[in-house]
Amino acid sequence: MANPLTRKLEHFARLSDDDRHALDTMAGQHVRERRARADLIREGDKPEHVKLILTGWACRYKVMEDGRRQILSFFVPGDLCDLNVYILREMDHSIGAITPVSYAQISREAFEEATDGRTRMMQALLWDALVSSAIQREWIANIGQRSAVGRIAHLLLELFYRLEAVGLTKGDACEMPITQAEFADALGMTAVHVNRMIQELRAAGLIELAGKRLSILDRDALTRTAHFNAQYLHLQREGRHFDANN
Amino acid sequence: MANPLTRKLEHFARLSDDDRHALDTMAGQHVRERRARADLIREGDKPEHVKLILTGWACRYKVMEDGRRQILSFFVPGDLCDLNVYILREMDHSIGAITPVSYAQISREAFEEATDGRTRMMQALLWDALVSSAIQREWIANIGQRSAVGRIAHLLLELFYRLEAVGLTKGDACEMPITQAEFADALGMTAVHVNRMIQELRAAGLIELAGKRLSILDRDALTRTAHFNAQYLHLQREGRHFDANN
DNA sequence: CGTAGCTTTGACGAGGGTCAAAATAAGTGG
DNA sequence: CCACTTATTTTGACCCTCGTCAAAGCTACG
Repeated sequence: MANPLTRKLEHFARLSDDDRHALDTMAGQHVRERRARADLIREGDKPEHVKLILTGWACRYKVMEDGRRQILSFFVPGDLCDLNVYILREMDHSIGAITPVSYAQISREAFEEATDGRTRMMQALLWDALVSSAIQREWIANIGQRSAVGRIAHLLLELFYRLEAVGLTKGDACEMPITQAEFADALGMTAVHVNRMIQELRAAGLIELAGKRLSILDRDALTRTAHFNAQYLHLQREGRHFDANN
Repeated sequence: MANPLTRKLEHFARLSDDDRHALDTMAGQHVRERRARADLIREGDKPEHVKLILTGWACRYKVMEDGRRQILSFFVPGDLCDLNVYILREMDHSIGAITPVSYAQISREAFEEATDGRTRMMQALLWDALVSSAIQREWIANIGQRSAVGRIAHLLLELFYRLEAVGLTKGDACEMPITQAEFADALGMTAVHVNRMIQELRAAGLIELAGKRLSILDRDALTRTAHFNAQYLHLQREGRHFDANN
């Protein structure tokens, strides 16, 4: 199967074989493994590489002074941490593995070499970066405005669509290795309340969630309770003028 | 006075006269005005330009299905909306003026012309984009984890530091044209509660806030109640190798 | 100086937090 | 594959922070 980044970028532009090859090379070099709960990089470290998640799930997070933790985003296969991170002097947050993870470390040189002269691929990467930013904004709206059930429903749908974009769903089901405590840290609520709200979603027949697996039983109803609008994921191909003609 | 974007970018790299000139050209073309409460661009519109705020305050926001509004970020002079927005097919949020605003509209061509061959300036712009992203993440942590007073204190400090970076503070005071209802929309709380919390900050002698003006009376105490750590703004110059030697 | 917009107050209610313990599930070493 | 340990999920009782509704003062500005 194609590497998940390539697969995702094809939602924006039809890539050439040369583009695909460059992406595969990028994804195949300096592959590291990390086991569940280990950090890929810590707040304060100097970021030397862009990281590309190949398999497994990870998250960005920040630990507050009082020990509480905020998860800032989830990474699934095909996700890059910020392009050009290495411009910054130090990380202002950490990235940790949720499940066992394998990822590629892309140095500045490797990145520049891969994108040099490949305008379409670079544009696809910029599109991906803009989408990541849009996701962050949606999280602000999610935490700021939605009710507890709505927040959970919204996050589940987001993750489902993102997994679908890289081919990691089967019908209405997908992996969902996130614990309720992690949902709580991501959504700004307590694990206890997350639990109650998930039970509500189950009781209403909207989802099945157990054993690190999610099934969406009633997508319309779930979409309605989440007030979910997939537009912010910008997943429809954006225009033919970005297609490769190879 | 230098244009505010140039002034901000100097926190990252010492720019050459040529860089500064290119930035001034960019900031001087296609300048538009908008009065308070008018939109610069709306959700659903095709983004054709990067916008650079020259004077006045604006914000990104999103209106939810139930009519509630989430403000996603504030723009002060020197702030750019996302680099490369024109890659996206349509806006997933709106940008609205808070005060009367003047801003430059930078087309793709103008942007590419300005950055072409100016590596250092491009890096400074990428740094700015990474910082914007860091600010968004901090908002997630702010809304998700902090108490109501903490949230307000944190936002006030962030805005103060950002204004300081573009030379818009005088000692411990600065403009603060944001209404309590807008604070509420930005922080995921109600205007009534914002009001009560501001009164608490005033009563504790930490701030003075009235007539669209903020004075920080006790910065240490405010920093403590906000659990504020300016690291995420990445304002210290990041390294000499980025300096121009002109 | 009149009207719209913003801030402030008060009373009351509810969504979600806290604390603590039980019930399950998932690992781990022997 | 079992026995034991460690995570994770669930439940229950209680209460606090923040939201709601509504009205009254202020401010600003045409």
